[in-house]
Amino acid sequence: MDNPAILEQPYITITNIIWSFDRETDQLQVLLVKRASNPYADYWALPETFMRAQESADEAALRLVKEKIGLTLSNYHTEQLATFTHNDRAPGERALSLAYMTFLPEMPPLKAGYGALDAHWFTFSATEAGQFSLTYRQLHFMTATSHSQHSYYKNFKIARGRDYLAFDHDWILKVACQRIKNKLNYQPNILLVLGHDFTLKEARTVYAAFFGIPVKAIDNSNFKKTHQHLFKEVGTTTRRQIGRPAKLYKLAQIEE
Amino acid sequence: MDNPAILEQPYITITNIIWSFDRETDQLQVLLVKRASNPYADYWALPETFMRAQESADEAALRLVKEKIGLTLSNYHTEQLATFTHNDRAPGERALSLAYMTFLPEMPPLKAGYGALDAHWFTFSATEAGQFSLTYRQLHFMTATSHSQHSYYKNFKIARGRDYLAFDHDWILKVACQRIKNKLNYQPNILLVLGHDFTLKEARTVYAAFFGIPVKAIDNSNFKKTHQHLFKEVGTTTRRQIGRPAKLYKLAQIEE
DNA sequence: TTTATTAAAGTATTAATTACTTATATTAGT
DNA sequence: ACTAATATAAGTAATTAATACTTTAATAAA
Repeated sequence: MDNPAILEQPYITITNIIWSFDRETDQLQVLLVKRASNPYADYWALPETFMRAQESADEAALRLVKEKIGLTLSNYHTEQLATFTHNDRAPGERALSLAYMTFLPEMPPLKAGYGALDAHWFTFSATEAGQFSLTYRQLHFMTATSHSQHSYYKNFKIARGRDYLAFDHDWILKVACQRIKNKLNYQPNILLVLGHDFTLKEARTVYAAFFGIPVKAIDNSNFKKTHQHLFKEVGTTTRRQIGRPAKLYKLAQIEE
Repeated sequence: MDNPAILEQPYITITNIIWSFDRETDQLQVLLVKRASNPYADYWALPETFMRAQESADEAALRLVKEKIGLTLSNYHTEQLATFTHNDRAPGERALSLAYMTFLPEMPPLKAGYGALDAHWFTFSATEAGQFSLTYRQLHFMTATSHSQHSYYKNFKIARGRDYLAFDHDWILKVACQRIKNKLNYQPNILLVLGHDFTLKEARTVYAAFFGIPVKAIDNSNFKKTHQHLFKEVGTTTRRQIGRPAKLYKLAQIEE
């Protein structure tokens, strides 16, 4: 091709933001692992892996899911988020990160495995002002507060404490939250964390989580009117509960 | 990190879709080059380069612009599109493509250079049905017609004639057109091909090009009402022309 | 059977979009 | 200098969509 001056190829890392939904607490969850080795040993981070010769990046992202939760799940949706290439994003080495998002239809138990010291589901929450955070017991991580990529990496070189995620993962998470929020009105794939079908209230719960508002702040009747073109009715819930049974919907279109 | 089983790293290619606007014909332009070397020697393709050790992918994308048009332009906007990683996208080798888009504020003359046999601005056009194509003299290339990534690559292995672009560049272009079209209503960065400021009519010309409809099909008054929150008034045009002088606008927000 | 609960369905108001009309600022021709 | 032609800004009425709120319906438990 153009120019043979490839001095050295950077490492290609696949980073996957794995989402699920806890039906006990009605809260969104994100999978974080505690890194075993440098750089950022002992830091919490998004699950990562190196790409292998015979697999595509999409396949590598799926492999990450399998490594952390086992092979039990049969259907989940993975989509590309963006690629992060800033020179300083990994200390002392050059590493590209192809970031993906996976939406799991349930919240399976985790195993650290493959060199990670620990793995946990962190509870996702947001403020009305647009800040996002992940919490597990006393551990609490904020996504980046910078508005632009440029301003984020400008201050990135400084040493970061243990209250930060490894690498630029706080920025990657911010980009992910932003993307999901943007797509809520035309392609809310995040709803796949609710499984194959869902009630309008469950859908509103997910929406409310991203806006940092209570579910009841979103009117069910109006929500149906403005979003029903995205959903397809597939029956009525059979789950025994008090009150009128809710109708079930699924996403009308999963494709890009 | 997780696993040392990296057999071999794939090539990392930067692909850049460079857009401009021809004020003579009021048509959008895309830069294509004729490849000098294999794979796909003699095929027309999007400009590509390998990433170098000391530059970020963003910088490599900008370098591509400089190589093709020289160093004359001072301001242009580049943004990431997506990363293409399918196993079969390059014959006999493994190559990732980090795809970018650059919007040039004018339409400078081109030089092939850096191993390309030829380089030209191709006129972009679309149909109302959502098909896109690039034309230069008797050369005519369609973007992919597949609706999904999966269906595109399913039929990709078959030998492709010279009426196709190299690699999966027809698919990359399709994704680009789709992305630009989606962003017209909230972040129309494509308007940067019009330069720092533009009239509403010029903006409508660009919109109409992506919808495959004539400019006059978009009402100027209504367009202003629905889009003025994206624009900021910066004066009145000084270009001598018949009729009432148009007001000038610029994009209110360039940032992601 | 009654009450509490939950969600669906309906209604009236408000806001946004669309189609269309009028007014204004300029150039070119007489 | 006046008039016609042109191009765009600005305004208006009708339609459509979004929002706030109310009523109806289906279930579980007392």
